[in-house]
Amino acid sequence: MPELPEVEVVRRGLARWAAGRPVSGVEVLDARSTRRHDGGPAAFESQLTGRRLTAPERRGKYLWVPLAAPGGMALVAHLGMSGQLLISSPETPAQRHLRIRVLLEDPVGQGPDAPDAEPALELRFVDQRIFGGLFLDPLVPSADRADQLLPASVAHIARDPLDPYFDADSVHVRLRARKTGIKRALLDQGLVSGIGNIYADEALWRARLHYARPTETLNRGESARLLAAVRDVMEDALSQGGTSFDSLYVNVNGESGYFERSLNVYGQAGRPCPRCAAEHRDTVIVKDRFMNRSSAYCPRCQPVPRRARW
DNA sequence: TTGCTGACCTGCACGC
DNA sequence: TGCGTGCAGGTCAGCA
Repeated sequence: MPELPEVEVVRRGLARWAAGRPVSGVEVLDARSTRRHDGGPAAFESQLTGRRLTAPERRGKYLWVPLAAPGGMALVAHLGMSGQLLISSPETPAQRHLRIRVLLEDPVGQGPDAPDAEPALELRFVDQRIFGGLFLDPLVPSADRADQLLPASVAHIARDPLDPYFDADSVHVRLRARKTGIKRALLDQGLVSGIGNIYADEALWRARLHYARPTETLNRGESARLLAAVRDVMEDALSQGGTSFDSLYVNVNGESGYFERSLNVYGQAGRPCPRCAAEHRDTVIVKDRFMNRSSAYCPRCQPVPRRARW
């Protein structure tokens, strides 16, 4: 399922294939995929048609493509659990869960019959579970950097660990001020963004921390170790093209990533812990139910804290 | 203000 | 074979 590294892979693909192209047509095949757009699918289609896409940007798992002036608007995408943004030929048969198609013309706008014209492309939003969607949103200044614009609906999202302006000390202070468990805090996109269930489990395993560790007991070194583990997991995933778990994630060209082969705890319940099973053969990864989802950890190298916040 | 829970949503695996 | 149930989980509204 798409998390930050997967969204970044998609952003790079859009920068390569979609930036600079004008939108000549939009078709919303499932209104639920534009439910976050004011005015519904018809307004989405009419307001996007005729606009030109510029360089895509990302914060956490939100991706947006600012539209060329006028208007200060952006096409915002969230992939939810199963969303895909694909670039394909308009003639390619529709995918099973195709929800929105956006026709992109030649970037120079010289018409399809010009000898050096690039062929038209289609940006397709495919989403099995319809947790994601596309919408248009006005751009507003970022709360901490007025020269940086982002969609209004993304303004409450914190910077992610791959952001050059990510402030680990500030996150440590805010973590200490919370009264909750560490995994619950990691999944709060208002505290630190881009972390989903898979990478939360993987980062906690790398940092040797149990998911129910109270945030107010973390010292500065432990916070730093955890945030470094988050960044390492994301960078590893990014270098391998993302996590292609259950085939619900592909890049804009429809190719899967390979990070799933590197997962140490997520989806590994019942298997030996890759770190400590060499010395203790009876150590296997455990899966708990947590926050209406699963949480995997090694009971030996991530022991349950004395004072846990479940 | 902060923390927590349930709803949204579909496809697959599994048991009967 | 067909049906029902549980599970997967990111985000947000609503409640305590």
